[in-house]
Amino acid sequence: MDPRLPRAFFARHVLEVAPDLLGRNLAHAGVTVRITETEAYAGEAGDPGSHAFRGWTPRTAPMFGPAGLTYVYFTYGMHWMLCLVTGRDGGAQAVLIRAGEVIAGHEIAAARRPGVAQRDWCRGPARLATTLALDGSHTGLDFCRPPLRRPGLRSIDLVLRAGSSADPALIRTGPRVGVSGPGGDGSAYPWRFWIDAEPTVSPYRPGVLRTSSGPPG
DNA sequence: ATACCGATTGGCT
DNA sequence: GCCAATCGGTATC
Repeated sequence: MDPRLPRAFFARHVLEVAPDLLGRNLAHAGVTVRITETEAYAGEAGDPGSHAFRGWTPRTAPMFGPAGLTYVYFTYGMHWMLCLVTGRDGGAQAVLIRAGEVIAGHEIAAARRPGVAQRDWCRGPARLATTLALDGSHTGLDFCRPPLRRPGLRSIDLVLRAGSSADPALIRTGPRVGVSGPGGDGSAYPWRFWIDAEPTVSPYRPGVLRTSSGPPG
C-alpha cells in the first residue's frame, strides 16, 4: 500500500495544507526530511506576494494546474525552490517548503552539502532544494499516486508520507520571510508556519519595503 | 531591445 | 549587520 498522502489532501485550501504539511516526511533522490517550516501563497485570492499575482505566465504555469503538482522555480540567478500546488484547479495556490530536518539518507545529504553543518542542510528553501537534488527539471510534475491521466503530464518520485504530522499545539504562525512589497505585511499575510523550538527552522527576515515613488519629504 | 529585480545564501566586518 | 553573487522572467519602451 502506497504511504503517500492522497491528492485530496492537496486539493484543500493552501491555508489548510501549509500547516498540515509540518512534521510530514518528504523524500526525494535518496534523502528524507521531516518538514519543519512552510509558507502559503494564494494567487487566486489576490495575494500580492505570490508569483501568480499578475496572472498566468510560462514560468508559473504549474501553479495554475491541478493540486499535486510541483512548482520548482529559479531565483537570484542561482537558487531553486520547491513548492507544492494546492487548492482547486486553476486557483494558483502553492505551499513553499522552507525547511526540514534530515531523518534519512544522511550520507547522501552530506555529500551534497560539503562543509555544511547538518542543522543547515535544509534550513532555508534553497538549501532544502539542494539537499533533495531538486531543480528546474522537477517543475510541473505530478507527485501524487495514482497519477492524473493528462496528456504530457509527467510524474516525479517525490514522496510525502501520511501519518507523520506535527503536534498542532506546537505549530506557530507569522509573516512570510523576505517577501517584498505589500505581500510581506505580516498583519495581512501571516502565512508562514513552523514547528516551535525546531533548530532547522530558518531565521526570520522582513521583506524589502519598496516605495513606488521617491523617499518621503 | 533593455532595464529591473527576486518567496536566498554565504562571506566578511 | 551589510552586501555581492548571478541570470531568467517580466514589464516597459
